[in-house]
Amino acid sequence: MVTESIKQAVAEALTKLGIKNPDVSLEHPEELSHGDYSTNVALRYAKELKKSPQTIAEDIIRYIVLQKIPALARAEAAAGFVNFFLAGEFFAERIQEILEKKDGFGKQDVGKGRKVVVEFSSPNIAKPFTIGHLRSTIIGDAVAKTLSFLGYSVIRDNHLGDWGTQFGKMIVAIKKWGDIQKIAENAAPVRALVDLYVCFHAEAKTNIALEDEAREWFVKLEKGDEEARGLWKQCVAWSMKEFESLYKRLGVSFDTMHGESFFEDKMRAVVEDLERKNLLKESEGARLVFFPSDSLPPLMIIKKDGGTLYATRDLATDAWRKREYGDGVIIVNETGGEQSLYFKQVFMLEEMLGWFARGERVHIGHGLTRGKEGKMSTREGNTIWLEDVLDEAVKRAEAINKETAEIVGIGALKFNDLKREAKQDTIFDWNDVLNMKGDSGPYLQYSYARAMSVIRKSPPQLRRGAEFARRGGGVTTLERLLYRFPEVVLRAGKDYAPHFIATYLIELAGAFNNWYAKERILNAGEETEYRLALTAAFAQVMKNGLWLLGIAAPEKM
RNA sequence: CCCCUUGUAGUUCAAUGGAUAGAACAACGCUCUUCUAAGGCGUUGAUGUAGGUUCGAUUCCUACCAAGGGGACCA
Repeated sequence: MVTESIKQAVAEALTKLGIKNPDVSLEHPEELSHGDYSTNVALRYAKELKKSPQTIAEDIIRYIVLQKIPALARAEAAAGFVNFFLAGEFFAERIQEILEKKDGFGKQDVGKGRKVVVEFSSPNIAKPFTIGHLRSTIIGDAVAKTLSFLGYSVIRDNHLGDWGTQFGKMIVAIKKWGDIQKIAENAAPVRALVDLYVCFHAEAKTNIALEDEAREWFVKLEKGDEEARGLWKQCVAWSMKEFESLYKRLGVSFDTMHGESFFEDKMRAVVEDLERKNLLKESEGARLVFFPSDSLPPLMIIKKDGGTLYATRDLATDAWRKREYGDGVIIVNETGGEQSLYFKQVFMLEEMLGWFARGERVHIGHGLTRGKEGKMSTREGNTIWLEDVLDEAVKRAEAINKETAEIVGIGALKFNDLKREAKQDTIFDWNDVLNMKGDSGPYLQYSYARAMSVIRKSPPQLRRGAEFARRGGGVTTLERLLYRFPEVVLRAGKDYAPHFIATYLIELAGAFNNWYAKERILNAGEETEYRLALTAAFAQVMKNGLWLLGIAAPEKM
């Protein structure tokens, strides 16, 4: 690799100047006019060498020139940095590599032999699938895809919220005000259920007995009461039907869908394990785990009434995963950021239990999606339903082109959640969420479609795959960005941060569109083959990138 | 009261401790007889406050201010 040659040469130069074991790192300068790679060693070692950074940089360059590194066109000293400009052949080779590897360009094997469970989406049964769940679904899907691209063996898990006291409430509400027949005939049964749920909370404000009734019904459900079980199963079935149609539209799939109920009978063993290890302490009638030197607030495992909690279920879940997938499995939870303290507690406890090492438990906490007036709540009934959001997105896309509306609308929606860091809050604004121009999903899709159109219209004899010759000329921004795709994927995977891919693709598309506007790709004389190859390489990288983000890449739009 | 996260242009977002802080939207100019104008080019405009560490700070540390989220029987 050319980077290795440069690093080695710089290190040798520094050694000659009197630095023992110099530490040389290369980076891409933010500003492309500063070269393809640069190093700041001259600045870092200026004090030790008692010379100005500029002088050191010039010394380094003098040495490097003598080494005659083939892929290096030139090096220059500027503001104490040493900037390296790569030669045209380097870029031609990378273009060739992209065209040869095709869908595999960017694939790596850093995760080879490693299993990772990505838990995401995780909507609640009989509750709305909201724009908040959408965020988890989109980010989780992109993270899972990125990790699999990096060679990990990924298990995509949907941890459905299908258990808990809210089902007691649901059953009471159905029995008091609902009609199973009518709900079943309703085009949107889940909406009817949510109305009942809202109704329950409104009534419970004045009628305290309702809460007790709900608790009783949940106990019945836990004990396997036939009527309770039947109603619960019905709720699950209605919700699943709705979820499946949403996932189909979003193009998201799962390997496992073990809801919380699946782990009901697996909690006892975990609690016993905690007891055996003397980790449970009683306080005010409940049983909880206290952390060493109170580094974190205590975590409750068993309630005063003997009931279990979210934490109990999650521990049972992770214990099961460890048995099922083996030691060394990595578990990633994509949830709302408000759970970040809770996950810190769980991670610390799991480390205390010796279940997981550092870095084997990861929490991606996404920010809230807020309305303009504040948090959106199911209980109050001011929910934004995902189905409505999808329909609106498609409607807006239809205004421009009917045929691709579904793909474009959903692409816009997805990109909006992927373009920013996960932990950032987002304010829900239709114009922002469904943006079709500028830095948006459709912009990427459009750039891809345009490149594909150029290829489609080009004379077949010029489309001979990787057969082309680059005949000098200036190196374009497009070329200087294309080969970086694998580095971007690696970073996105390591940090569980798909927005690095999203922002890179925007930059890449911008470079292509700029180039496209200036050049005549099909009519440029002897360089046409290369330009076509470059276009094809762009299309390939864009396609791979869009795949990682879970955004469709239409060939025409 | 304690803890976490976030304060960047009018707005929404970027920026492994580096160079002149990048985009996009909005506004205002241009730009399709030539392969997709959902495009391209240009103009205006920003690091909450005060210190500290550093050759160099949006980034790290301290204090303050502001917003959001958490803090034992929801998840």
